[in-house]
Amino acid sequence: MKSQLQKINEFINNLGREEYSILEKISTTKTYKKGEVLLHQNETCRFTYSVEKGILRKFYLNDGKEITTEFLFEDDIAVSFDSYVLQKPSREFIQAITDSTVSQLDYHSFQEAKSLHSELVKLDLLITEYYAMWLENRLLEFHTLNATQRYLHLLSNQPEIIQQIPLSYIASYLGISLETLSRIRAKI
Amino acid sequence: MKSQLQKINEFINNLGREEYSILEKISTTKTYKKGEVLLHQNETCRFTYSVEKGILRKFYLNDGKEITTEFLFEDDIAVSFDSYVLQKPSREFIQAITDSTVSQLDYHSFQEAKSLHSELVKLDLLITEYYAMWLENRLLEFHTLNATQRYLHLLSNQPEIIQQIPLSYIASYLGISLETLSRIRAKI
DNA sequence: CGAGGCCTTGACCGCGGTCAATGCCCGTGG
DNA sequence: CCACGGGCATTGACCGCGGTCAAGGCCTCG
Repeated sequence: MKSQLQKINEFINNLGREEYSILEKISTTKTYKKGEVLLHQNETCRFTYSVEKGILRKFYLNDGKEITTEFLFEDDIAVSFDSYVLQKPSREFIQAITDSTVSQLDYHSFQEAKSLHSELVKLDLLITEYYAMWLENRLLEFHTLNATQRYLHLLSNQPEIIQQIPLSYIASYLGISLETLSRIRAKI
Repeated sequence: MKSQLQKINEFINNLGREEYSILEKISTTKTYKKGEVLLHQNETCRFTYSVEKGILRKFYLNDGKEITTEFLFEDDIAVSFDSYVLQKPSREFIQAITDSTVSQLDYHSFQEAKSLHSELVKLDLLITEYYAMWLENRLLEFHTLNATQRYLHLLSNQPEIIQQIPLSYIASYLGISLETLSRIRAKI
């Protein structure tokens, strides 16, 4: 997983000037206030959102309850994946948890850039591979760890999440109720 | 999801003869007997296995118990994803559930082919995107459906699984015990 | 006919969910 | 400056889904 991040960073550093400047040209930087929604459910995800500052989350609604699927920090990329890839309405919301600065890359511009510069396809592949591995690990955790273990695992791997984010979001991210999370924390 | 499969098929049909013949050259067809293991845990996954005939499954061990993560039918591709991408030892096994014929594609040959033919990178991307969406959906199902609903969902989406595969494999694929699956089936 | 693999059924239990009350912190306005 | 209200977290009582353990049924194949 981490070695994949290295690959991605190296790849970006070794990109030709031309490709690099194209990416810059088709990206726009925007700021969002805490609580603001970048992408609504049923909207088609036109952008990938690269976090420059702040924290985002992705979530969807199930029986009216918000289920958080991912937290995004600096240098992470937020995107409603299937909506973006298939250019169809999104199940997920993307929301700013804190005031945030984001560099957004337009789908169609990026598609065009990829068709002209095959290096960008490789970059896209590396990033998609990373996301797939992240998903595989998340599935594995749900199948092999109980609620307490998942919390401890999060605590040791991403302590920044626990400190900066409301427990209700964290609970749904861990697949448990807010009350259960509270009890787990009380025991430790 | 299905539209992504269409994209992939179209893309393969529109591949140049050259790319096509390269893929053929670096693939080898093999047959495996029921129960035979194509990839062991801790072995590095050197191949992608494209199923031409038969059924494969992927699984890993947790406390000595087998957890099945995926069933692969004709035209599906079996690969221990993170092991293949990072070329590191695999957590998962890949095993033939029935006598099977498989076309296997070597990692290093494919990497080389991709570096010479950027069309193949695009193909790799499309397939990886499909896998990521499949994983996203699987995660969603675990979070939104209970055991009975997951079984019914499987029954309506992939009835072939229920008919041809031992219930013990299906139970672990659904994330439940064999006994619970049996009780669910009794109620219907 | 007997053995072993696979599935079913029963009894019991614990993890984590739900509902509801209470606590705590903080911003706002009187 | 205090009082109040709202948002967020904690705690308690209760319950049900699905797990575990163990026994029993049912094929298939030697």
